[in-house]
Amino acid sequence: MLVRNAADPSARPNSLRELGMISDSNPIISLNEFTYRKGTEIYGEKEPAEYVYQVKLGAVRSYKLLSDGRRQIGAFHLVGDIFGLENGNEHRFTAEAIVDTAVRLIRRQSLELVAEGDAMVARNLLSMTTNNLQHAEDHMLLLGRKTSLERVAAFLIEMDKRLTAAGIMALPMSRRDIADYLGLTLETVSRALSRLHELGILGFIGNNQRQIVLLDKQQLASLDLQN
Amino acid sequence: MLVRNAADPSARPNSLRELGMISDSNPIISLNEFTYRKGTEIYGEKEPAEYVYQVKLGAVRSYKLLSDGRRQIGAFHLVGDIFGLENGNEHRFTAEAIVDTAVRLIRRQSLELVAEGDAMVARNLLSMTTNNLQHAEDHMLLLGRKTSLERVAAFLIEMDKRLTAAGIMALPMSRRDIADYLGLTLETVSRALSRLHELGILGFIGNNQRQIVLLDKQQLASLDLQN
DNA sequence: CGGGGGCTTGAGGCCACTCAACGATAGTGG
DNA sequence: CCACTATCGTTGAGTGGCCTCAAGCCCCCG
Repeated sequence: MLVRNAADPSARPNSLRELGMISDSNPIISLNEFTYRKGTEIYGEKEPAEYVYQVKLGAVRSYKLLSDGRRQIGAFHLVGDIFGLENGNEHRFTAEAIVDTAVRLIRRQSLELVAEGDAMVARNLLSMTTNNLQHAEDHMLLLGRKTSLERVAAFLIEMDKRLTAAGIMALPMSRRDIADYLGLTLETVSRALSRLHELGILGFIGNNQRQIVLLDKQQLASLDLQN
Repeated sequence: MLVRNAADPSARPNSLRELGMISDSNPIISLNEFTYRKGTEIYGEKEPAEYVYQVKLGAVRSYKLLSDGRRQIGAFHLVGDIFGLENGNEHRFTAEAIVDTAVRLIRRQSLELVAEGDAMVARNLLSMTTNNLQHAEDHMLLLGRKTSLERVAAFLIEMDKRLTAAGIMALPMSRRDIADYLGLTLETVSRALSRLHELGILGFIGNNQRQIVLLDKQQLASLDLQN
């Protein structure tokens, strides 16, 4: 279930501009904005990849499922992130809005067309793909070899970099989402967070458990081993 | 410890040609061949990435280490594979020869130079990076959510596609390598293989345990769940 | 023939999973 | 406005799958 919003032509997407996907010589590619309600699917695995997306507001999870329902979340996409960029013709993940989410859409076709003639755009596509690859490579190490406490510590450090404002980290995702990202169960994630709380490494704010303050980042970092 | 071989100019690398990295208009980029003895390092993590490599003979493992020695192998590179292609300036894995291995080297710098002016080369670089990304994404699902038997089954299916000749799969890597690829211990890998042997799904040939015949690929595939 | 590496197999232990109960919160409808 | 319900998170108890530790075999290689 999705809600249409009129695109505001005066609000040009700055990061897309920075990426060279929009310039004055290539004034408009095809730019729309959509809103997805919490929990709704943005695209499904193996669907044709018609659009590339940028999160304007909210948060998105990308995941794969096994036939019996086991789920592995490959990445969380937060405000500013671009996702759904495939180079094959179909999506390799299912993407869902974690909370009510607004995204910008770019037609994949037009993007490829521009990249063909513009080396800078092409280089940026490669650079984004490389960043995704690097994240996946680091995550393989986490999933294959780290303990539950190390995984949760690594998760907190990653999220701290990406969404901490004024010292408070407001997680949009549930314990189950975190668990499926880290290859754990939600109970194990909860226990690890409680343990970090007991150790004085983090604190909870308010009455939902999703607002976290990191009290001792150094100690937290020491729990997540270097690679 | 590495051994130099004279490059044979008459033996042009076909797959590099196919990738558009060598063409008659770009006759020679900078092509050398090196040989690495079993167990030697080709490059280390965080070393500057001066070359890109193609396996001509042998096999290579790419891995990351945690500070306490835990190892995660991200990929095996077999004959024909290209590896060491980073878009940053440094390698993100350590690469080692699993057996005596011959590789071709391409200077990264010259590759980037060519890509700048040749859209097809640029597209091929992107396509290779995308393939690596797809492999890593699938491997995250395996590492995060599959059982030991499913992992080993998936490994056998992958290797069967890549190196089976005349029905026989001759694995170059040890049980420990397989374990570090699958996020398991070598004992667990061994037990899973024994189980598949008992089930009549695979057979061993000869007196080392690395030559395997897949007797029932359908049953094997049913053990590795679809994603 | 001795040494070492690789592989298998067994026994026991532990970490994460499963199952369950409970409290808190938010959303829903009477 | 308040029960009712569903969802989310925490915590406890017990289980189990994979890990750890160990022994032994085979093969290769000196």
